[in-house]
Amino acid sequence: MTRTTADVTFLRGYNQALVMAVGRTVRTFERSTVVDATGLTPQAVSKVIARLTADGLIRPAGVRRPGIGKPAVVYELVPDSRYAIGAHVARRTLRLVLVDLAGAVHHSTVIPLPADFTPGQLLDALSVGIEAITTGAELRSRLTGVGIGMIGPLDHAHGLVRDAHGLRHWHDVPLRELAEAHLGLPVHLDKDVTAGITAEAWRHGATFGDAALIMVESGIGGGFWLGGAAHRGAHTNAGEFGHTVVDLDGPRCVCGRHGCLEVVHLRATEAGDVARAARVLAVGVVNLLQTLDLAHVVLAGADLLRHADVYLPAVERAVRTDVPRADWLAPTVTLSRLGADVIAAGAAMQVLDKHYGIPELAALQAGTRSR
Amino acid sequence: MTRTTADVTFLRGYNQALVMAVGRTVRTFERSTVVDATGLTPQAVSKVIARLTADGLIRPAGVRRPGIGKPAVVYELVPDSRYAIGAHVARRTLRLVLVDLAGAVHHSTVIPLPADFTPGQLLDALSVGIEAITTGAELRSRLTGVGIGMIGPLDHAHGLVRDAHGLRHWHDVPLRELAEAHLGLPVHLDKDVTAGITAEAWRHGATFGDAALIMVESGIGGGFWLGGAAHRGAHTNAGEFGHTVVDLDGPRCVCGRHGCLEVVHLRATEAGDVARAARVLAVGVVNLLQTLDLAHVVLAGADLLRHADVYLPAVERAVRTDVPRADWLAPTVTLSRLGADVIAAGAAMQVLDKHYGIPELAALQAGTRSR
DNA sequence: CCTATTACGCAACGCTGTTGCTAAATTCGC
DNA sequence: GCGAATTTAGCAACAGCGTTGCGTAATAGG
Repeated sequence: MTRTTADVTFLRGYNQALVMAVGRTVRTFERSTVVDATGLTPQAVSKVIARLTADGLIRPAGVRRPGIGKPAVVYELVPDSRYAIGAHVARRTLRLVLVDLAGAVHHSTVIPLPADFTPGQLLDALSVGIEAITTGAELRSRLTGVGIGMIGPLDHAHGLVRDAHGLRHWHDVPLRELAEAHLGLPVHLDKDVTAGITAEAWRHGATFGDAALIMVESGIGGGFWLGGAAHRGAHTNAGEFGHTVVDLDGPRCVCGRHGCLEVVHLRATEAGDVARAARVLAVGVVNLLQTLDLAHVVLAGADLLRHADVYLPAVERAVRTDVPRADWLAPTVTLSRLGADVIAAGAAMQVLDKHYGIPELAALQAGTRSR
Repeated sequence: MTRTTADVTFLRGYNQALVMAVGRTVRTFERSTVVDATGLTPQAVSKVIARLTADGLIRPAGVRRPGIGKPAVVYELVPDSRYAIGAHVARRTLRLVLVDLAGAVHHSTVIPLPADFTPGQLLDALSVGIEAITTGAELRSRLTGVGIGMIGPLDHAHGLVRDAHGLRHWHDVPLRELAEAHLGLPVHLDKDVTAGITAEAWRHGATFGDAALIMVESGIGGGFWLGGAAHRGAHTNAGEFGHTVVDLDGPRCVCGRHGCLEVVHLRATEAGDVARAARVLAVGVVNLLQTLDLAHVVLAGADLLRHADVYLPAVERAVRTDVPRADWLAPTVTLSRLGADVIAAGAAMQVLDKHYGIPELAALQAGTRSR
């Protein structure tokens, strides 16, 4: 992990991002709203608002008459001022979404991928799909970039796919570079679950607390938002939550260990016992809470959402009964509102986040030297 | 979680802290060292060094002749320019240490505490012990404050002890305020394991990656350093790592669940099977790695260090054999070099870290509004 | 003794957010 | 109607940050 130097341009970006975060959390806001939320002086907020307005990111949207005194100008985010494309690369499909600055999903398409597809095949599918989405509307100039969320192991800092599980042609593929060259757009590569949790965080703004996205879909993964940023770990490999042992004498897992959450959960699912599968997952979630003390747990993934009526109450119950002092420790438990689009949408929001989100001074990955 | 506003004074503190981090990582350094490490311009580093020298935090320590050209001034940290006191409050003992700015432990004393001690009794023991440590040397003026590390649950943001496990007189005790009034010094209250990992991070400087401190001592806890800062979770309750289920059908734990790491480990210990206990702990460590992808794992705690020759190799082996792609994912595994002083020393370093460490823009706890 | 080289800092600058204060736009009381 | 009170908004000057440009000090080598 390396650390960046801080100069005045950082201040600019940081405080600007704070205002943007307010803008996408509430529908409309005014100067005093931002003052209260950020602690900046009114004058400073005026300056920031002027800059953002000039860039077209926010715009006046009427006035509010406070009863007495000069009316306050009400502002709103301009959702269609910037867009990003998100891609969710799965084993057989490529899902593409178009997301605006407010985090709304505009298009969502699923493109089938050939079995054991190659990097070249993926790149072609990407460019064709993006072409289809962006055609018509001349939003090319407002496209911030393309986010790709996919299974690991991969190296986020270098944009490298190390060994995509179950895909033979994906060993040390510099996907970010390849895609940037092929698409002519900035590309952000990240693990699927990390992209997913970013989707949740982006829509909640700067005050979103520590959270996890639990994803059940051909395996179990977890994406983490800790301390105001996505947690990727030392090698972009955080989130292999399905491969934590919950049953020492359990069945052997594909990873080599015995009794991993994933394999125990799978056995229950195969036996048709959804209730037990949900309870097993809930044990894993409580394990996470004990370890990390999260404020929010978001459930997602096709296999989970299919039985959301079983999983959600099971996790909610465990969180209230199995955590000591649950009265003040229990997190909110919700289903992802983006449904099957979470990963793709989150990948898109990572691109937006990089430009308009709250900047970090710590570069988490070793080897990323900035300046 | 709330976020602080950023102004130019933040820049000052941040870049200053970067230089201080260099200073405590290496024995001596010069301007070019800092330039390389931080990316600041030489001129900016000159300014920072001038300020730090004026404050007495660093001092010139000779010159280096580069063969040709003007000799470079070599600087070093002034370890005895600042001190902090660290307190480790356990069930029957109070351990006090004096730590200097470089992270070296100068005094270490253990004071017995009465069974089921009250807040008043702890405060008295604290003031007597601190008096004893600081007497003689007139370092009162260089004392930055007192750090207290103790078992939870507690509320770091408000300095509140919620319910110290196994202590009857500790429900919602505002220990930080009480101690500040009683001692006349700034007090920092935190969970024991969080203090412990801070000790490791402080000594490693600004480039210390994601890490965990595994503590085995009347229970199993974990302290986390993630993304360049201590991870406390939403309610300062992160680290209850011992209460993660590793054996679904295991024995009932005091926390109410079955097969917690802690109870499974305890059974092995009680049976005298240290090797098995170590293997069980190793399973938990690998679970952590899968979840968080850590760069460093530090082992500590009296019960572990007593059998370090068994635990260390067991964890090292698991980390190399049970993690897929361990060739690049495996973390460093070490024993805490501070031994029994980790918690107390870490608590002291948290105080130093607050003043001279790298500042954060995110206040992790809800309810801490700055400005 | 001169030159090349390296280290260092003064001075001016551009940029941030802050402070002080004035101006604009409204409601309310008379 | 009209001035007073109130609230919002921004211009102007300022302090402080890192940066840039450039001059100066200190050394080794020819």
